[in-house]
Amino acid sequence: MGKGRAPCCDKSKVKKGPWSCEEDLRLITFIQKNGHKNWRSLPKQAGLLRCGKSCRLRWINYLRPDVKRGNFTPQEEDTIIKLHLSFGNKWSKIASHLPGRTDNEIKNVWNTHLKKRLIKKLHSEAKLDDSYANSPSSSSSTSLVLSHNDTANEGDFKNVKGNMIIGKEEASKSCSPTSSYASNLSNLSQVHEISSPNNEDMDWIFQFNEEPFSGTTIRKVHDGVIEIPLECDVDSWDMLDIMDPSPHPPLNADDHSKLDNEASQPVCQGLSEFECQKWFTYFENELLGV
DNA sequence: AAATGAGTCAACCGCTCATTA
DNA sequence: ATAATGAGCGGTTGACTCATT
Repeated sequence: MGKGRAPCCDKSKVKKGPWSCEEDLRLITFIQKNGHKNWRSLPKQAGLLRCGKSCRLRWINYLRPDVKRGNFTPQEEDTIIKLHLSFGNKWSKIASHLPGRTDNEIKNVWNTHLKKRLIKKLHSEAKLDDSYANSPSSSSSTSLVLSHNDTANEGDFKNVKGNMIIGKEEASKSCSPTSSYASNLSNLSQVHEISSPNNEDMDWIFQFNEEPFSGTTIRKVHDGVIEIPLECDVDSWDMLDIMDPSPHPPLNADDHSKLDNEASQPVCQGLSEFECQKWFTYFENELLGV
């Protein structure tokens, strides 16, 4: 046999497209009787004109007895959002935390419902931001959570007290606290928005991907308290200094001229509306895969 | 009532990874 | 050590449904 990947089956001899009831019945009957030790040989043994991969997919996503049908509950959706923060598009990993749900189903619900919902929330938050400038005491019902790796576990953090990150009061100048904070993160890998459980507190997690803090995750637990990993022996303040407010995404010449006209803002202060909008557009494009 | 567009989701495709010979 | 193989994964597609014009 030559090099290269051999096709899993003879494409000209297999049926494609939606499964018929008869095919389903054949597959179910065969697997109940014999199990599915070898998907490649299964179609032939079961008398199905299907590719082994197709059989596997049909069984896992639709026919197996423990698969849960019907709409996702709000709790399940919330779980998906939270797990997506940790795992990204690792649908099978997310599915392993949701009994009865398949990776394919979760991927679909994310792409068709949850992603759009998050973007809508962002839009509404952007609008809320405008009113923020006039009403510093108003509270946002949402929060941004910055992506982290899946090694961030309870107990891995120490608390650092201080008013060094965005507080609602500090951000009263223009954008929302969370948006302006995210704008400061030039080394941001992913950003997500989730509902805040109590509509009051804002939580976020941030993973550095620049030296010397590469891989380090910090998170905020409540106002004024930031958790930094115990194994992190660098100066906490140095770590926060790295979150320089370099514009995100890169700006063109025209953008720079606009920014030049704006007073430079210290880290953790609210950014200009223009800068927020710039970042927001970037984030939206990222989510939409533009 | 027909045409069109948007949303949904099952299924396919191509790739990677782990295992086996 | 290497190539072949099978399973599994994530991205994408396309058929279908429903709402809107």
